[in-house]
Amino acid sequence: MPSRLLTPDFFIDAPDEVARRLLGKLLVRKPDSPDDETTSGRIVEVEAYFGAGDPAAHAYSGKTARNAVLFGPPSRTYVYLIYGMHHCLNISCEPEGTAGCVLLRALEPVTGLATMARRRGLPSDASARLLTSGPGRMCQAMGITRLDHNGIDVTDADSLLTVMEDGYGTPPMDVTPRIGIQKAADRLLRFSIQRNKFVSKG
DNA sequence: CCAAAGATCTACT
DNA sequence: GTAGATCTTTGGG
Repeated sequence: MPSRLLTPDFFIDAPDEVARRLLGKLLVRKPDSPDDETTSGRIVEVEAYFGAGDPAAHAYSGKTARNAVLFGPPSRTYVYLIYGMHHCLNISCEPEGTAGCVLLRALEPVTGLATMARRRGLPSDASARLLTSGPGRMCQAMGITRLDHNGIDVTDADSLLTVMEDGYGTPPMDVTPRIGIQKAADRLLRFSIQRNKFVSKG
């Protein structure tokens, strides 16, 4: 089965629904420098964040300069800097005007592992798990930054960053609490592919 | 204006 | 297991 782009419809839904559907899809990052390969990986771990009613979400207290993209149309990247040094990648969902997103937490690397290792500052023979297991690691391996990659439409074929369907199907998943948050820490909004070794924890 | 927290990762004990 | 790095964003005075 050939790879094909997801459509915007895929993201016009509640974050938990979109999160489940994103597991097994392919995140593809085109090269933008001569010595870069295309880097891509299968999405193996995600978390859902709502807007209203979800105290853990960046959109909880309304629209700000940082989270503005979450209130715009679906299928857009929301990239932010955390702890002064790591980036996190989300994709907006819900219709325009309603905030909601899915945080991508881990990938199973598929192509461009040498480029990923170089971006991560690791030797080319480093364990593949160190490349993309965790939201900060994943962004560094894929070369994603807030300054350059916030607000990208991942359903546009011309985008630097896209999400593809490639026939992997819907894998069996684990549903657990979200990681690294203080508020609403009991809600089961983290989804990961069962027994996949690239999941960041658990 | 200033203070504090933060959807993390790495190194070290 | 615990600490430190490092800086943007946000909320309070």
